[in-house]
Amino acid sequence: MKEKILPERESSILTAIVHDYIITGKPVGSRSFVQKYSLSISPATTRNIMYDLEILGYLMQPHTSAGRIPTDMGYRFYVNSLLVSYDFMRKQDATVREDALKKEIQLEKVYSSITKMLSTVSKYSGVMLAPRPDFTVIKRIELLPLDNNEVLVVMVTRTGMVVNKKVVISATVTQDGLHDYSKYLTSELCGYPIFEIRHSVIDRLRSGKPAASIRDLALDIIQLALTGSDEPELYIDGIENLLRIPEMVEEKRLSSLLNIIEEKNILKEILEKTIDTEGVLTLIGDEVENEKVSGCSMVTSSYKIGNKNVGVIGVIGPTRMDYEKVVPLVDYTCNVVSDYFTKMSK
Amino acid sequence: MKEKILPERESSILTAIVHDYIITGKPVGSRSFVQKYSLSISPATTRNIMYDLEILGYLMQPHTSAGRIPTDMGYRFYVNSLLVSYDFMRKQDATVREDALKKEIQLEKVYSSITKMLSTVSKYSGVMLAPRPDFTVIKRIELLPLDNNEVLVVMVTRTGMVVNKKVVISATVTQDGLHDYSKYLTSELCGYPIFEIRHSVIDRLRSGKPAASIRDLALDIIQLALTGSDEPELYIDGIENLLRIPEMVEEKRLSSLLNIIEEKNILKEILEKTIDTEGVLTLIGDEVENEKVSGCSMVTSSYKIGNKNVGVIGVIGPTRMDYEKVVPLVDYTCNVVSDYFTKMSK
DNA sequence: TATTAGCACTCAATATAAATGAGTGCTAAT
DNA sequence: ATTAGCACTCATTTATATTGAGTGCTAATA
Repeated sequence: MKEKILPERESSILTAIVHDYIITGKPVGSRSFVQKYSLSISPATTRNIMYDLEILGYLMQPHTSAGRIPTDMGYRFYVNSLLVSYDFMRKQDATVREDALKKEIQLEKVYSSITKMLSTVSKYSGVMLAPRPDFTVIKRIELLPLDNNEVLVVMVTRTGMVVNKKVVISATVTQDGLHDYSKYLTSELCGYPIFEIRHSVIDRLRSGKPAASIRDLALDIIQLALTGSDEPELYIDGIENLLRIPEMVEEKRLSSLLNIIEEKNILKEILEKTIDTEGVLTLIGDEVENEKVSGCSMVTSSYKIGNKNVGVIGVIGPTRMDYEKVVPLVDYTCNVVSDYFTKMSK
Repeated sequence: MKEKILPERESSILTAIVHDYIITGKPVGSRSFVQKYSLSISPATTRNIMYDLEILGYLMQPHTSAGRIPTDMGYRFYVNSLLVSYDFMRKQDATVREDALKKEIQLEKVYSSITKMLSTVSKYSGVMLAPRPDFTVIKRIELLPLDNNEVLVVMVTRTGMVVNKKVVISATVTQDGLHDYSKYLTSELCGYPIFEIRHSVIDRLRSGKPAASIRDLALDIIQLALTGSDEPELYIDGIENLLRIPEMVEEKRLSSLLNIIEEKNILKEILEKTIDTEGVLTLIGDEVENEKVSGCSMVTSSYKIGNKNVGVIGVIGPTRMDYEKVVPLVDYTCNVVSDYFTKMSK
C-alpha cells in the first residue's frame, strides 16, 4: 500500500499531534496545541489542517466537540516517518549484555532474561518466541546411569546449551556400556539438527549395515529422549506493566488481555506469522489481525542463527506506545540476540 | 492469644456473616441477612447480636448506616471454626498428581508446575519458596568436556534432580581425565549436602593425606560449580487472578501488589518466617506483619523432605478469601509435595 | 427477661439538573 | 491563504435531590 505524500507542514503537524497524544493520552485540540508548542500559526489554521488530516484518514474525533486522536493510519504515518535514533540506548545500561548471557547454559534462563529485559526497559510487556526445539543442532550426547533402569541423557547443543532428559528403559546397562553408547551416538549424530535425527538419521542408522550390538538400544534411548513436542515456546514478561496503562485497564480490554496470557497460542500464532520479516516490524492496532488484541500494538523483530530467522522477540503495548523508544530497543536487542546465538553456534 | 467462647447462636451468626461477606463482598445488613438465609429470628434481634459482635471486635461498619463486615479478628474466628472438609478436592482433577511430577528432572519445572496448579485451582495467586539450594544432597557428579577449557558439571541430587553448571578452568584436561575426576568426586561427595561440601568436606579433603594428583583440580572444579547464592528461590504464579478481584484493583493496593511481585524479597522473608510452623497457617490481613501486603491474606504450609521442613507453599489472595477451599487445597498440595520430595530422596 | 415491631435517622449510591470549558465548524475580514 | 470572531456541541464537573438499605432506640409483646 503506497503512502500519500503530505506537504511538509501537514506532515509535521500530524507527527506532532501523534507524538503529543502518545505522551499525554488525551485528544489534541487546536488551541492548546499551538499554545503548547508555541507555533506561529493560529488555532483556526490548525483546525483547517486537522480537518484535512481527518478527511485523509489520519485523525479522528472521539466525539464532535473533542480534539483529534490518531487513527491506526495516523500512527502508521508517524512510525514510518520516524527517524529512529539510538541515542537513548546508550543511556540504558539495563539492556541485555551479551556477556551476561554467555555464562548461561540453560536455554529457559536465556529466554526469560531476554524477555525480562525487554519489559523492564520498555515499561511494556516483553515477548519472545523461542526457536523450534527441532532446529537445535546436537553437538554431543552423554548417557549417565540414574537408577536401575533410568538413564540421564545429557545433550549439548551447538549453541553450547545443555538439555537433560530422563529416559526409562527396560534393559539394564552398565556404566561402561553407557559410555560406549555415548561415544557411538555422539559420533553418529553430532552436527545434525533434531528434526533430521528424528526423521531420517535414526532410520538410516537402523537399516544400515549390521553394526555393533550397542546400536539398537542406543538408538532406542536417543529416540525416547528426543520425543516431545516441537512447538516453539513462548515467553512473556512484564504483564504488570500493562496494568499501569489506563486505557488497558478500562473496559473489558483487561480480561481480553488476561485471556491471551492464559492461552499463549494466540500470541504464538501471531508471532510465527512474522518470523520471515526482516528488520523491525510494527503492528499497529488492527494490523495485528486478531480482534482479541485490538487496541494493542506490537513491535517485533526476528532474530537469526547465522542467516536463518529462527525466532521472534518483541514488545506488546497499547496502540499509544512510545514507538520512538521501543523500536530501537527491539532492534538493538534483536541484534544482540542474533549475535549471541550465532557466535555460540560456531 | 486465647479466644473468647461465644454462645452457640452468636457464633453461628458470626460465621454466617463472614461466609456471606466472603461470597458477596458486600457489607451484610440485618434485614437482607435473615431473609436470605430464612432465619427464624427477626432483623432487630440480629442487629442486637451484630452490635454485640461489633463491641467484641469481630465485626465493623464501613460507615454508620451500612451493614457489617468482618474485622481481621472476625475472619480469624471464622477460619478457626472451620471444620475443614476435603470433599471438593476429590472433584478437582487439576491438582498436582505426584506421578506427573515424577517425570520431571528439572527443579525449576517442578516448582513452577506446583505454583501454577495452586493458582489455577484456587483462582488466587500461588507461591512457593523452594528449598535452599544448599540443602540439596549430592548423589552423583559427572564432568563432561564442553570446549577447550570449559567443563560441564552434571550433578544428580538425591531427589533425582539434575543440575548443570558450566565451569571455566585454566588447565586443559582430557575426557578420560575428567572421567576419573568424576569417579573421585562422586565417591567422596556422594551423600553430603552442598553446604557441608562447601564448608567442610572440601577443606578436609584438601588437607587430607596427599592423594592422587587429580585431587586438587577436581576439587577446584566442584568448588567453582558450587559457588553461587544460597538464597532459596521464590516462585509466583497467577497474579492475573488477583486482578479479577475488585478490592485488589481499587486504590493503590494494586501498585503495592506489583511492587511485591517486582521485589520478591519481601515475600521471601515473610514465607521464610513461617517455615518452622507445622500444618496449614492462615495469615489474615495485618497478621502478615508487613504494611505492603495489607488487605491480603496468605494460606501457607511447609513441606518436608523426610521430617525436616525445607520450604513453603501457599496461596495469596484478598482478606476476603475463600478459606474453606483454599485451606484444604494448600494442605493437600503440601502433602503431595512432601511425599514427592521424600520418596524421591530415598 | 428476651424478642420484636415500629419509627426516626444516617449516609452511600444513584439520578437529575445546571454550569463549565475546551473543543469544533463556518463566515467574513484581512 | 490565514485568521478573528461567533454560535454551537458535548464530555466533564459541580451542585442538588431522591432513594434505599442500613442503623439505634424505645415501647409493646411473649
